[in-house]
Amino acid sequence: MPSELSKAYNPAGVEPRLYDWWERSGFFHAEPDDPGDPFCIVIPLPNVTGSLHIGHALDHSVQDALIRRARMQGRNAMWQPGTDHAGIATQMVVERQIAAEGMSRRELGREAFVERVWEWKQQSGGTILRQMRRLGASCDWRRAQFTLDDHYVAAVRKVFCDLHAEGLIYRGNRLVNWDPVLGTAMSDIEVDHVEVDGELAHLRYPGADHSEGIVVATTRAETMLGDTAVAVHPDDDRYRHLVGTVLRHPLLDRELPVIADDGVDPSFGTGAVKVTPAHDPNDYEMGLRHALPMVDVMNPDATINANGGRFEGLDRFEARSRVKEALDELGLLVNVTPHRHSVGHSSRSRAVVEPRLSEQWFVDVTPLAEPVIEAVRSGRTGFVPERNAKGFLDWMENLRDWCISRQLWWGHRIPAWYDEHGETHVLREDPDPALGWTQDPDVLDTWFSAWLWPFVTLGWPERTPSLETWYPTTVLVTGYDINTFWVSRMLMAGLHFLDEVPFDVVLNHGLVRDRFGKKMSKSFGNVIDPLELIDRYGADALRFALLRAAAPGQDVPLAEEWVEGARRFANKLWNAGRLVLSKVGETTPADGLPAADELQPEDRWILSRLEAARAAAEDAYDGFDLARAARALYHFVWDEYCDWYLELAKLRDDPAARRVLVGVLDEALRLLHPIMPFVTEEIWRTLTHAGDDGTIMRAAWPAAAPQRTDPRAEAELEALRAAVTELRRFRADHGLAPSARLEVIAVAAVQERAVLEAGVDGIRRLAGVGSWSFADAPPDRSALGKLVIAGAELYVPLAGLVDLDGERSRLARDLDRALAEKERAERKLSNTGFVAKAPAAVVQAERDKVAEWDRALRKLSDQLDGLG
RNA sequence: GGGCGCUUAGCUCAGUCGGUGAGAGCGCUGCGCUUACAACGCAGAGGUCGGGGGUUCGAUCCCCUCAGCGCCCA
Repeated sequence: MPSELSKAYNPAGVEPRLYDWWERSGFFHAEPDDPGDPFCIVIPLPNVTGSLHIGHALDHSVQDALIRRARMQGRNAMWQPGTDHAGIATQMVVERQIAAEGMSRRELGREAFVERVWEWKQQSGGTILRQMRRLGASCDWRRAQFTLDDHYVAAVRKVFCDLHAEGLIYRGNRLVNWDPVLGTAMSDIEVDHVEVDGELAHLRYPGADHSEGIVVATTRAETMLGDTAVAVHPDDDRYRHLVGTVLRHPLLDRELPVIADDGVDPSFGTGAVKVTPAHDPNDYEMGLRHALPMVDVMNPDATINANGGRFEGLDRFEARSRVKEALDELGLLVNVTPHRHSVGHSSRSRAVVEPRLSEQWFVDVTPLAEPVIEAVRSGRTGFVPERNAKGFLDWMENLRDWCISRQLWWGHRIPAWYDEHGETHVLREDPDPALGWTQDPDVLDTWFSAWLWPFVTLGWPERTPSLETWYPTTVLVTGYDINTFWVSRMLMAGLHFLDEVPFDVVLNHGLVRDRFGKKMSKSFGNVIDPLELIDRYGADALRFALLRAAAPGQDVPLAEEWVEGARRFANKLWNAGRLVLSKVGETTPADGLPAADELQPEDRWILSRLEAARAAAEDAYDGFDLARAARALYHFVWDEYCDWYLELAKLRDDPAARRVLVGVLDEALRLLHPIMPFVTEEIWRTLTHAGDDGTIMRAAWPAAAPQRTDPRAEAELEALRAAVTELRRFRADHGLAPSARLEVIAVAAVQERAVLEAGVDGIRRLAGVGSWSFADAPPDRSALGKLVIAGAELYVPLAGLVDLDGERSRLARDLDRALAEKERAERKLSNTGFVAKAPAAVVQAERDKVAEWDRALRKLSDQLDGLG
């Protein structure tokens, strides 16, 4: 520990040293039987492939602030870290590696491939966990977990088997979202809908009797190869007579019945729609309702299969053109119009997703969702901000079954085996290989393991002490964007398997945006790298810049200047620490505050302000509003403690002042520590002469001290500050040199006089006053400046300070100029041609000028009067 | 199309459970290296609190409406 603090705060020289020491000392670690009420946060598990981006920095800063405060409050606080095996993302990383070696995953074979992924994970996985340390994250690293750890695999298997046994997991041939590039199914929420300029093709399907038939509209003409009906709305008079008749497929040997269905929108296109049950979600439902055949026309790679006749083998987009050409040749392509619509894209490969029939495993989520809806409605789990609960509930009430199988190799293998009779066996333990059963080749959706995170990390299905202690966890911190992805599913799993919500509160923060409020994205090139910011400004500065704007639910704009501002704050705090240390000698916070009768008015004032800041911060922290806490403390430290109290304390050298200086700083550091852990620790350890194991991390959280609230001291200091500010303004207005000493004659009421008298030393120092006296009436002198504050008037003789004649002529010159400018503008405005014909903005500018010069005139003549 | 949110100083945002002169940071102007801090200090300029209407003694804050922007869902 350096005994003397350097002139400027140097985060790079402080942060790694403190972090290593904290971690080595076990300050981050918690045991179930540690004292205190349990407080637990599980981290929104980052991908094992991930690296720290600015969104993580925000998310982790919020969690760290909450966990650090809880720890200081004496709670048994545990922050659970770990990583997600991230099926697709991780598999893609390693596939790219292998491709670079000129090999493919299939050439390598499944077992060798998975082996490669594990090798990759050991070497380069979890970078983000190392990077989090740079930010100061006080995770309980000894508990770090990975979603493919042995016990996690066992838990996932148990969950799958249990849900299967309950009938909530089933296998079926259903329409799913298919990523043709990755060759796997995905869930609804992994599909991003993007508006694109497409086209609407109008196709004529002739009647089987060679009548003119019906025209339908489609954006995906190639899917007509899988059409098995044409549908119209039952009340649509245009088509009523055709319902029940049969059309002829224009390109294939197939008949298409005309059916009536409420689901058809009569106002879209021609009001008649082609029905492709195997390739469209709405058509699929319709197909079920009307028992239509489901003709799959696509291969897994989105080329047309044998059901597409002569189009077999063509890519879907190629097939789209060729189908239109073929129809055109037959005179059945009525027209093609531009059409803007929304198209589903894979959030992983960005490929256009195809709805496709395939054999997959599903979770029937409706029974799981009901308890979640109840828990959120009743407030067992609350959302911050509260309004986010509504959207969440709307979404929960309209769930579709969850497709959980993925055609990947990396992940939790589905624990289902098929025997020689085609029977399915779902098992927690692998069956005897001698039986010769084959295991389902697919793995589970990554979320199928992630949804168990809040309790498997604590040891479930064992009833471990950790689980008993920390479940339900206290607060889950995430961006609102993953409430549906992940929060909903954790609630389902927690309530289903433990009959208890996984967390009491969901705290949603916003997204980090750039200085213009735009989303950060690589394509915009406006992405900010948090590690770079930490290098340049320090972790405390980054955290403060983020948290200062992170009101619950609000997006966080971030620009480098904001971080720079936060660094300046860290430096300010640092230098306040230096000043205090230079003044207090051996006094430490342990000496306590002086007795009430030893306190000066400014002591009582700063303690009163401290209590106000503490209460504001406390309230804000309690409401998870770290932005409000950060701002309240910033204001207190800079605008009150540094600007006024430290300046006043410079005049003093009494024991009471020393004890107030260290006492207030100590408390402010503790209040700020959750937000700015490093700089507060460094100053605090020096200030308190902390030994090897003395850390602010375990220092007590400041308690309420209502007795410090002192309205009288606040009023007294307010008067003093007003006097100083007025005198400073007076100096600035008159261009007085800083070295010029003012003479002040004060005329004040009895009470105000006493207050000013008590503070006169401070006023003299802060306002550059040479001599100060009181009088019963305004002095009978010329060349007086007069300042008015509440309950008092201050008179400042100007003679000797400024050259009165020179000042008079300067003012007169300025006055003439102002008058001339004003008249010039007025002349312009009195010209009716100008007012009528000039652009409005120009006319307005002239009007503004008149007002502006008018103001200047008044001010100048006041000053002239003051000179006598 | 449905839902939610936003619109306050040049920029990014606070704020007001409705109440005398609406705040911060950055930026801007002027003056200062006053031994904690020029990563600073002091002073200053800058706002019809999106438009319109209503409730009220009083609205930036509540209600209605219009406009614009953003997000989620379909």
